Amino acid sequence: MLHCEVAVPVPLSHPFTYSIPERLAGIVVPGVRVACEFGRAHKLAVVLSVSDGPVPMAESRLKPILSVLDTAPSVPAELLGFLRELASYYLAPIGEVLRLAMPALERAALRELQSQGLFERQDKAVGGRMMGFARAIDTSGEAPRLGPSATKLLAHLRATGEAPVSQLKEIYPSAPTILKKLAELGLVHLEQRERALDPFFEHPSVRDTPPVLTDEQLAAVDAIDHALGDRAAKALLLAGVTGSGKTEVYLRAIATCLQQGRGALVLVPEIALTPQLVSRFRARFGDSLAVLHSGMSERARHEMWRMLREARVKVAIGARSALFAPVPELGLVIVDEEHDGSFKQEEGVRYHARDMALLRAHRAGATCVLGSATPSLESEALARSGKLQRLRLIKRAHATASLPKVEIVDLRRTGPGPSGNPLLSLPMHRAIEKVLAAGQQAILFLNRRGFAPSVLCEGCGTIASCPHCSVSLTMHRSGGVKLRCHYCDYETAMWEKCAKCACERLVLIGLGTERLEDALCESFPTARVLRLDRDVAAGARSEAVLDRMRKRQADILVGTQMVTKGHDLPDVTLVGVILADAALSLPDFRASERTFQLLVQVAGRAGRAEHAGLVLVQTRLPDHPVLRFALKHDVAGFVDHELGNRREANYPPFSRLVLIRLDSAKEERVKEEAQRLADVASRQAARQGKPMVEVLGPSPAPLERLRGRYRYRVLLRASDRAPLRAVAKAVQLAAERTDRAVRVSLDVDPVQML
DNA sequence: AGCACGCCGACT
DNA sequence: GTCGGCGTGCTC
Repeated sequence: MLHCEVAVPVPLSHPFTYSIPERLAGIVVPGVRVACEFGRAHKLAVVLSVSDGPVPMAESRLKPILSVLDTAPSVPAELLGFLRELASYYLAPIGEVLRLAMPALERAALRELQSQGLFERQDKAVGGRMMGFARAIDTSGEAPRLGPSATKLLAHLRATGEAPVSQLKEIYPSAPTILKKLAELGLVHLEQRERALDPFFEHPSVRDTPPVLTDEQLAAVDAIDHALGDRAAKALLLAGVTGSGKTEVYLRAIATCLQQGRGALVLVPEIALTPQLVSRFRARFGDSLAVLHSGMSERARHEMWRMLREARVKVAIGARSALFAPVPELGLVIVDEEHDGSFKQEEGVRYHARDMALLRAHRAGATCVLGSATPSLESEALARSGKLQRLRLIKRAHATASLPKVEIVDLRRTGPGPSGNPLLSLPMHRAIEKVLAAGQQAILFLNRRGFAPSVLCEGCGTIASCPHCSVSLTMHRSGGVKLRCHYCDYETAMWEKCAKCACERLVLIGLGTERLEDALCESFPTARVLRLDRDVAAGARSEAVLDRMRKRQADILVGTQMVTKGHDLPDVTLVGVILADAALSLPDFRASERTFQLLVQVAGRAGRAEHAGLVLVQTRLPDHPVLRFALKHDVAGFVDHELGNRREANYPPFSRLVLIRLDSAKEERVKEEAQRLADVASRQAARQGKPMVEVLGPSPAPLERLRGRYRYRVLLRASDRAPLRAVAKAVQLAAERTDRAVRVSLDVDPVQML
């Protein structure tokens, strides 16, 4: 009997078998989308395989495929094979993985189905949103007299050629009215067009001239070109200091790949996918670039997907999920800032886009380039074992730019500056003064949002804490004085007096970005201070803040992680790290690695153009190895040191981990269940013969309560993947038989241990 | 995940 | 007396 296996987008790990009616024989092939009845619901599914052999179950129980949506496979063979391997690697349901990989596909296909009359319910047809464009009309004739703003607007249009009305409105608030008048006068042509589906398309791109490469860049480009020429799967690690011009190397490599008629995929950290970066790619590759952005509408993403499928576009750039872009004839995969934590998906299918980029490239016979100034220890280990070819860029691309000088301020010995705030030490204060006097800019990094991280009652020692999570509440001042939980959305009024003992002796403990901003404004009243953190930067507003900094409308930028990532701010000559050891004490074996990367990256923000930079690092642990290595920009030294630690403690990359996370509103149930799964794991581990798989735990998670749920975990560790997998699978099977009050999830190669 | 079936509280 | 709560079981 002719039948097929399909992946249904539900969190059930196995594929389902359907029979193929005769009329659909030959049309149902792997990769096409099909409609089928699943339970009582109509579902779209993707065909995984077709066969004519015996059915692995009673034939009478099979339901038929109802219809086929594609004439050619919607998921190309290369991608389908990759997705199946990914699902198997992460022990994830194939249907879920396919759903991840096919943005907007479900809804778009649903519409198709509906138009075919398969469903009675009719979706409201939504047309594309329209947007107005204005273009100046060349008039040689007499110029009518115009008002000042109309004159300016017209001049602007004549200079730029064409612009969206909405964009003009930002510069000239009354643009719509003025434009209407100009159109009546025949000076401007107005047009309603369907909105560009990629928001980045709205800004017309200007082609650039590729800069002259440095010797190092040239060597790197050569090596990648060579790998591309061989058309054999090869992976390279581009280890280039901040500002060494990695992006230019990527651009050249992509150009080579395109010349070969193959497509390229570029993955960048979430936060790095800015209009600046995109316009750099756009300037080189024009409209043959698909941008995949989480902020895009489903429609837009579907459109990008279609353009790639039809090979009208051969380069895709995007954050984590762009890993699944159906790039035609994949020849090159680039992962920029490969050490970045945002490549790891932390919910649902917990895949690591960097690891999977290596896999996808390998399967496709493509070249994979991982780039970073501070490679992950995983990649370093691969490079040292020869699995990644290392390419080095040790000089900054800008001829005059050198790496900034890094100095440590020992907070135990150095008192506060004139502000009296212990976290604004005298050297820090002086350095800021100097920068301001020289008319340059400073970035101050502090990894804590809000005004103060906790509120303490001096009377009874109570700390204001979240009723749903085991963390203290952060006091916020901007946007109203409030107490907020940074993990759930809980918010409450600031205590007037202690909620427990009613005493009024409340003190604020610690310092967040808001308070730092405050202290700076007080100490440097003439300085223009900007703050950049999650509270300020809802949506695209972070770009606006950075833009003001770029345009020299501010002198000091205060912020969290967000200020550390690849922005080019040429006039920044001072980077201050307010408290470097804050993250070092976290109960996570990657704490050192992350802190080191953070310090080197933030230091890289200083002195990127012609001015020399200074980095001041305040700490209470001045002798910590992480700081000593960061001080010297000694990446290799740090890697040696930290690999030693990892080997000793038997942590990755010297072992492999699977983290079993459990959570429930019922504390007792989650404890019992964690113990039961740990027992299952231990038994299975023993069955493996040798004690090759360690079972650690169960133990409460470092953040024991989160959003009202109690969290426990069991860690599996082994040096080989196969036995670890076997134990993890046994746990997964056992977890299926649990009651729904306890949620269990498996995290293969966990990154975030908290 | 959905969606149904199935047994116990506060409402027309 | 019902409407509806979410516990639990299934989906080729």
